[in-house]
Amino acid sequence: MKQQIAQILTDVIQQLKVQGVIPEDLSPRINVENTRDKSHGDFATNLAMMLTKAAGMPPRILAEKIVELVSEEAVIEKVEIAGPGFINFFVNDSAKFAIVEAVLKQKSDFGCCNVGQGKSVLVEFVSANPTGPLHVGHGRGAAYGASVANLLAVAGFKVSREYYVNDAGRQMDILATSVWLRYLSLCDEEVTFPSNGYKGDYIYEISETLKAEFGSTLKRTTLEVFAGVCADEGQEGGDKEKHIDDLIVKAKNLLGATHYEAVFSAAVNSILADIKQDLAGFGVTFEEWFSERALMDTGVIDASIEKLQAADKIYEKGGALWFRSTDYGDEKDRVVVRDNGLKTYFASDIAYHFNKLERGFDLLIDIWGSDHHGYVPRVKAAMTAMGTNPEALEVILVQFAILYRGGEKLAMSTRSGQFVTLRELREEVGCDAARFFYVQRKSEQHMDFDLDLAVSKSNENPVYYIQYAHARICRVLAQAEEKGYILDLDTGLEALNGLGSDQETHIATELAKYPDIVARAALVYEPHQIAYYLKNLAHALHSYYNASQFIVEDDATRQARLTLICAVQQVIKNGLAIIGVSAPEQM
RNA sequence: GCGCCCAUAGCACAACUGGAUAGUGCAUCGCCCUUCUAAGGCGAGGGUUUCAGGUUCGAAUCCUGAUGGGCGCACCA
Repeated sequence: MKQQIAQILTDVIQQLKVQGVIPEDLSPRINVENTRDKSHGDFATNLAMMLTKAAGMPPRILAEKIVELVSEEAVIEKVEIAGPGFINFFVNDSAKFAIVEAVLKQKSDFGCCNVGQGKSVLVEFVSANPTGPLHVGHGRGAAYGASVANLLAVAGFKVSREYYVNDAGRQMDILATSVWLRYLSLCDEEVTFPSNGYKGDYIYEISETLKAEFGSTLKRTTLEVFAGVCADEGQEGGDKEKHIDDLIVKAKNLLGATHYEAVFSAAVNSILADIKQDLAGFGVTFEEWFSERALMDTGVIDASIEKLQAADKIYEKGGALWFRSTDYGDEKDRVVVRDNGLKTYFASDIAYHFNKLERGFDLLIDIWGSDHHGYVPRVKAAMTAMGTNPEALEVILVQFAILYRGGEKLAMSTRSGQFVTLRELREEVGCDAARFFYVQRKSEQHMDFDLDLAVSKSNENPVYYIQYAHARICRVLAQAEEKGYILDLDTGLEALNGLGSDQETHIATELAKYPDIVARAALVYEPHQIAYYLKNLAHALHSYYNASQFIVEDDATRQARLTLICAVQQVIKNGLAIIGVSAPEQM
């Protein structure tokens, strides 16, 4: 319908050009909006106001000219000029109900479109370091990323979801060492745990499985382990960073490559398995879990550094290799290889993005926590330097969820082991409520998350309002059937013209908006628009439910009404699917 | 100190990307269940869109500055 009006206006512009009212070379963007106020008709355009300068006449006069040129269409009941120069279109009721047939025909495909033009897109999200279970902060990225991926799929993109596993580097060594030290305690060694080690309970669990598998094979005495190790923080001459680094070296030396690798793998695999399971329970799945270690093993990192060298964007200073990211607007150059020969995390990341592009994706979407915002320019710089288009990378920053419990702000630290896990949240409020809560606000908005409130008032979550609308429809349809009223959709569609109450036309209008909302939300990566749309649609349904009886004697009326709510049921289901929320048949 | 993001009703958030009288849920108040689920509906109150300027037919939205908050400024990952 919107497109129809846009087409009409395109024709009008042509004619205005022929008449010499506006210059030939002008190609104004045609803007057709759903009106907020019903007295303004169904659709409105601001075309006259936008062209007022080019035409050199006041908007209302120009609007009159435009209206004269609008061709007669059966679906348009009348056209009005209002306010400063808006042109309002009134659509007749039977045309409005035409959408119902489209919904029922296309079913779960209703709302799909092709704004993605089949382009392949890789959505990378969560990608939390496997150093511990996911916490509530990661939940937002998970819920948001999964919804964006769904949204893009519906909008005609070919979507792959990926989790980048940072299973290499110092943090992982700290993790492995932490596990080993706990294991030593299990073997009755007296170990003073490093202040910089991972302290969470899950570390004990991993060390227990290690004990079960290896017995005391990996046991070394405390004396051996701590001999010559720099003192920890709090002691004289202590340095917590040096302390833990020394311990890592000790672990590697005392255990030998094979056994150290065994501890390391046990830790990573256990945590990764837990994360996978947790996300799956949250309805979030990935096509690919991309390992940083695999990246190193395949030599992609060296290859991409060479590529940068070939482009003359690498230089040496102080024994380290630097990338000239300032050439591309970054605030300073960045180290890719340290003076000790180790490659930085940034080097991996350059290679990773290079690899993503090599896999042939048209568009890369990275969803990061907002704390990584300083990182965007250097990654884009690297892509540019390697001769790829930085526009192919879209980085979406998700603001942190700030957690409160009883009005107190909670600190979240994986290291200290003090955090609320995603799993706890799911268990307390349920997946549906959690997914909806996360996805309700746009990504750049800060989010206050009061855990007590989320739990105690979970019934106030709008998700139930929407689910209830769906369940209500299911119950009505079931009861109609029980009473022996067989719903025949063809008859119902025929009879739709008999409808016309405020609630009924309102529902039809809302249904018609859905494809448009999906397309728009997809292009700007804003699943919250779906959530808001569904709230409105549910409201329209509840309102209708209270105003009219659906299961009535009159055959035509009953068939028409049930057909209409069938369409609502379908759209709620489709919309909830995008944001990863279930559509229950009863509540 | 420099940079990025944010600021809208008591609370949490929207506002079709510059449009008409700024909306939705919760909370508050008043009505509506002998009728398909009251986890619902109808109605009321609640706003100088943080503040001060600017841009234009028109600003919550764009520009400048101020204030308040989040985050980042490593040869860490």
